[in-house]
Amino acid sequence: MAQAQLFEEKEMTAEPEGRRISVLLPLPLAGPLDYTVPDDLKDRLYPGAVVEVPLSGRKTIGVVWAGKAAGKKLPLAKLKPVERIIDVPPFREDLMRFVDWVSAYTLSSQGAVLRMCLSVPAAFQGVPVKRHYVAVADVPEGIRITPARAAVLKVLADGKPRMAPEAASLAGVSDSVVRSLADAGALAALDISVDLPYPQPDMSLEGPKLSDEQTVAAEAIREAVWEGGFKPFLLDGITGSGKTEVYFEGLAEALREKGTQVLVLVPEIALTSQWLERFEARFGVEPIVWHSEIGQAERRRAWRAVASGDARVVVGARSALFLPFRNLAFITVDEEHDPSFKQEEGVLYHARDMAVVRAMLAECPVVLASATPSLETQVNADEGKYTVLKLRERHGVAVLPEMRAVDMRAEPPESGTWLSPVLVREIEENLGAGEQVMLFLNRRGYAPLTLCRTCGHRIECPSCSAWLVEHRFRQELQCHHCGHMEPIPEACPTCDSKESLVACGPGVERLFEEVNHRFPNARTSVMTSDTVQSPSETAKVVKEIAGGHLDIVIGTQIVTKGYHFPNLTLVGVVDADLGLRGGDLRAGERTYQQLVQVAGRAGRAEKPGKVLLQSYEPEHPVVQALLTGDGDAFMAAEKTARAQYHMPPFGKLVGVILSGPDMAEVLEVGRALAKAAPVEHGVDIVGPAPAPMARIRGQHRFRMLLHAKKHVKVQKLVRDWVLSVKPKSGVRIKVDIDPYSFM
DNA sequence: AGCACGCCGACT
DNA sequence: GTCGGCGTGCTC
Repeated sequence: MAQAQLFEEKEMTAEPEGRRISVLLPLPLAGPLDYTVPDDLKDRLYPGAVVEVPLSGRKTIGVVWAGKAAGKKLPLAKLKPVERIIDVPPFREDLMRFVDWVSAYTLSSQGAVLRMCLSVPAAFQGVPVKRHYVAVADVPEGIRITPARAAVLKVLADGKPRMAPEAASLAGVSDSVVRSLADAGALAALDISVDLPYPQPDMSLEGPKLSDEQTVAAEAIREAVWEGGFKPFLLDGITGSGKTEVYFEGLAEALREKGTQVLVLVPEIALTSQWLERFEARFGVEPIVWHSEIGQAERRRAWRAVASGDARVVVGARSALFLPFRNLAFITVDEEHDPSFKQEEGVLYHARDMAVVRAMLAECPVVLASATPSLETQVNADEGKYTVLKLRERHGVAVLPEMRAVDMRAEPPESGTWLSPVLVREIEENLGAGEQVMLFLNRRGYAPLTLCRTCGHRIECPSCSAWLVEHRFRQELQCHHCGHMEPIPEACPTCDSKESLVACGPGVERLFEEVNHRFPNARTSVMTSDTVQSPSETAKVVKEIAGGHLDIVIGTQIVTKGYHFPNLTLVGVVDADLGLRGGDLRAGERTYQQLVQVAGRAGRAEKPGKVLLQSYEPEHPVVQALLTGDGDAFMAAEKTARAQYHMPPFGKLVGVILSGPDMAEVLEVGRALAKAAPVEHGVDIVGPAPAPMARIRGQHRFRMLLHAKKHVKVQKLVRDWVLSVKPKSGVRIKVDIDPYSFM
C-alpha cells in the first residue's frame, strides 16, 4: 500500500515525453542518478525495485529511489535506460527511509549507506548450485564394480542426492570414486540450488520457568509486541539475572504471528556458542547468523531469505541492521552499552542508536538489554522515552560476588611481576579448593613497550605513532594499529647495544609466564583474539573451561562476554586502572561497565564468587562503585558532570578528523577549517590539534572537535562548514557525529 | 567504488 | 621510440 503511494507521487512528477526515475547506487555519490524506463519494464519499476543499470561502461546494482531528484536535472536525452530488474523482493519503504535517515544523521552519502544494505554481490547473480549425485536405476553394462564403487552405490541406493565428499565419506572411499562412477554413467548428477530454505523455529516449545520479576518484564515486552508499533525498552538486569530468557519471550511473541521477523543485535564477538545453544533449546533451530565473517554462499542465502521473509530470526553484529527485512516485528540490542556497536570506519554510526531508529521506522518494539546500561540510554529512560524493566536478582541460587580492592601502593608485587601477594594467596586457596580462576588484563601480547636500557630508544611502528607490542608466543613485534610486524631485534636498532633491550609492562602472555612460574601444576590457558581466532576455537576453549579441564584462564576483554562457568569462583583484575588512563569522555563509564562484566563471571552457580581489583588508586570513583556495588550512584555522578558541561547526551559533540600523507597540507586544511568555523551561540570549535594517534598507516592526523548545546542542529551546521572550505587532494576530512573514540 | 584519461621512468 | 606507474575526476 505504502509503496503504491510512493509510486504515484513519482508518476505525478514524471515528464510527459518519457519516464525518468532516480536510482540510488551503492557508491559515495552526491545522490541518486537518473535513468530512463524502457517500455518492457515500465510496469514494474516502482521505488524499492532492485535494478541493474549502466554506469560509465560497466553495470551496477542499484535501487529505484523515491523522492525528488536532488540538484539539476540532466536532459532526458542524456540518460541511459535501466538494464533489468533483479529477481529479489523490492526494498520496503521503511528500509529506504532508514537509509535516508542514517545518511542525513551521519553526514554520509545515501549511496555509502545503501552499500551496507547491498553488501552481498552474490545475492544478485544467478542461483549458485552445488553438484549432487544419486544412484541410477540401471548401472550401464561394462562398468567394473570394484569394492569401493559398490560401497558408493550402496550409500546412494536410498535415492537421496548427496555431494561427492559426503557420499564418499559415508562409503569410506575417496571422492574420486564417486566422480568416476558419475562419469561412467552409473550415477546421475543433479545441480541443486544452494538457496535452501531455513528450518523454521518451533513455536510449540515452552520457555524456562521465569522468576517473578522476569515474568513482569517478559509480560511488558510481550504486550508491546502483541500491540505492535514503536516502543523502546531498557531491560536493565544485573549479570546472571536472566535477561536473555526475558527477551526470548519477546522474540517468541513476535514470531507467533505469521510471516514476522525478529532481529537480535549483539556485539562483534559476543555470539557465543553458549548463547546459540540457549537459543536452540528455546526455539528448536539455529538462528540465522549474520556477521562479517560469513562466507559468500551463506551470505547470499541469508540475505535473500531475509528479503523474502523466509528468515524469521536473525542474530547479528551491527551490519545486520541494514538487512532488507520484509516484516520486522521486534529488535533486541543485547549488551547495548558495548563500545563495539560504534562503527569506526566508513559510515560512522552507532548501531544501538540506529536500531532504535530502525524500530521507529518499522513501527515495532525494541529492547536495549544490559547489566550496565550506557549513560545515554539511562538518560533516555530517565526522561521517560524508554520504558524501564529491571531485574535485580541473580537467577537461581547464585549471589553477587564479593568485591575487594588490592591497594597496589600498600601491597605491591615483587619487581618484574604483576600479581600482588594478596592475589597470589587467593589464587592458591582457590586452586586448593579445586575451583577455577580468571585473570583479566586487557592487553594483548607480552609487553606493550620494548626499551633500550643503554640509549633509551623505544621501538616504534614505522608508519604509526605507536610502540610495537612484543608477542613472545609468535616471536615478533607487532603494531596494534596497522598490523605491521617485524622480528624482535637482538641489538638496539639505534645504539646497537647487545642484550640491552627490555620488555616494559605486562601483557597477557607475560602474565601467563608469571602464572606458570608461580603455579606450575595449574592448567593455565590464555584467551585473546590471538589465541582464539574463530568461533569454533572459542567454543573449544569455553568447553574446556566449563568442563573443568583448565584451572586458570588469562584473558583480554574477549573473556568478558556472557560466558557461564559454574566452577569459576575467583576473578582477578590485574590492572583496574588501565582503562582510566587517557581519560576520554567515557573512560570511567566504560571501565565500570567492563569490570562489572568481568566480575560477573565469578560465582555464577552454587559457590559464591570473589573478585579482586588490583589498583594504584582504589579511591577512584570507578573502583569505589565496584566495591560498594552502587553503580547507580556512580552513574548519577557521571550524569551530573556531563550535564554540567553539556557533554553528551546533554549536549552534542562532532569530531572532524583530517588525514593525509603530508603533515603540512593536512594542517593547512585544518587551519582553513578553523578560520571558516561557524560563529554561533552555543557552539564551540577547538583544533586543529594533532590527534592522540598522530600518525596511522603513514597518514598524519589532526583532530577538530565541535561542541554544541543540545538544541543546535549540528548536521546542517557541520555540513555547511566543511563544504565551505575547498577540498584539497591528499587531505581527507572525516566527520564523526557523536564520537566515541577520541584517538 | 571502478575505470578512464593523463603526464613521467625501464623496456622491446 | 613504446608500456605502464597510479594521481585526479566522473559516473545519469
